Amino acid sequence: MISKSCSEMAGVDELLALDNQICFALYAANRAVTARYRPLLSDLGLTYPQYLVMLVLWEQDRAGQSPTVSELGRRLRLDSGTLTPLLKRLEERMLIKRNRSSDDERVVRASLTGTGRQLRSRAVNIPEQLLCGLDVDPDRLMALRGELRRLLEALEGVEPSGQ
Amino acid sequence: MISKSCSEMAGVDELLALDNQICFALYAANRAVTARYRPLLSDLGLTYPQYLVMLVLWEQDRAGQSPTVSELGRRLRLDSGTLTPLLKRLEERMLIKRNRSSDDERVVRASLTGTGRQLRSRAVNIPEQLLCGLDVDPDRLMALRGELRRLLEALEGVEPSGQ
DNA sequence: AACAATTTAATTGTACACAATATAACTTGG
DNA sequence: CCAAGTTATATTGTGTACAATTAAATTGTT
Repeated sequence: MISKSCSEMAGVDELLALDNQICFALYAANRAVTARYRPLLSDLGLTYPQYLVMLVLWEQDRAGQSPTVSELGRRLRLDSGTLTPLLKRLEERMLIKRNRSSDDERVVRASLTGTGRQLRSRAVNIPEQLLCGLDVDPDRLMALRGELRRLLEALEGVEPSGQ
Repeated sequence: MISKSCSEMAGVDELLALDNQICFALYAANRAVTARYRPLLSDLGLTYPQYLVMLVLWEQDRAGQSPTVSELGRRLRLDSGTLTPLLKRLEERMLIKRNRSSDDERVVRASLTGTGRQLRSRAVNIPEQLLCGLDVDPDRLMALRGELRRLLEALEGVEPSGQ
């Protein structure tokens, strides 16, 4: 139980302002990080969500796997309304192929092309480029990651049908 | 100081995966928070970005001010391409008025209508509703906010954090 | 086998984000 | 005072996000 201090924290004015600060911090930081990625990714012709999809595909590819649309969706918390057009754009750029499974005709798997596989070598230095130009303590960043994970877990844990 | 461990952290494989985890955590947590707001805000007929705009307007209104589009943009880190249509939708819903300043005809100020001002009373319990249904320690949330602010500051350069 | 229920993607429609461009209004150097 | 430059907002176009719906394929039940 939470019990403590959900209504005794602060005045209503501060709560609204405070709330602004907490959740807005997440909103603003996310967009600032994405903005920092943008020039690096545009060299590869990728958007940030496309990059996230490619990260999953590169990972899966090493295990000899090509994920389905719904597997990608579970991993990235995105639905087909977002993924289908995104994957079609990656396919247009010849980075992936989309194949309907002969096993189950409903299922579409995304697999890397040679070009898509090769693109990984141009992406490997992106994390380094991003972090090194930035005055942040890596340890604090790890701690932040942990807190974000915990928050995400708390947010997703409450829903019965989630995950 | 950065100096340490920008290239000695981990193998390239882990860096790509690690990077996924850090920045993806931000991306996923942000969307999860927004999703948690959605049902509460839809009672007010607001989207999350519209809610953020209203927070600023409610704050400014108490100081007898109505911000310009660019002031809103600086506060929320959004440009006119996002704000102009958003503000027009708020205007259509009669929550705000958009007035061109007679002082400088380029400037558009957003001011609350009576309806928009009254909506605040229905919004005040949203932060509480959001936090109370969630198994998170408020202190850790404050710490997280601090870390996010720090990150945002680092990403934006040496900009004074508004506030 | 028949058929309702479920699952998987795709589609449609609305609303951000943001780059690039346009336009009108102000400012300033000559 | 006027041309040139700057500023503030608006517009256009692309690409997410996500709710709601659709459609096709599969599964479960009888």
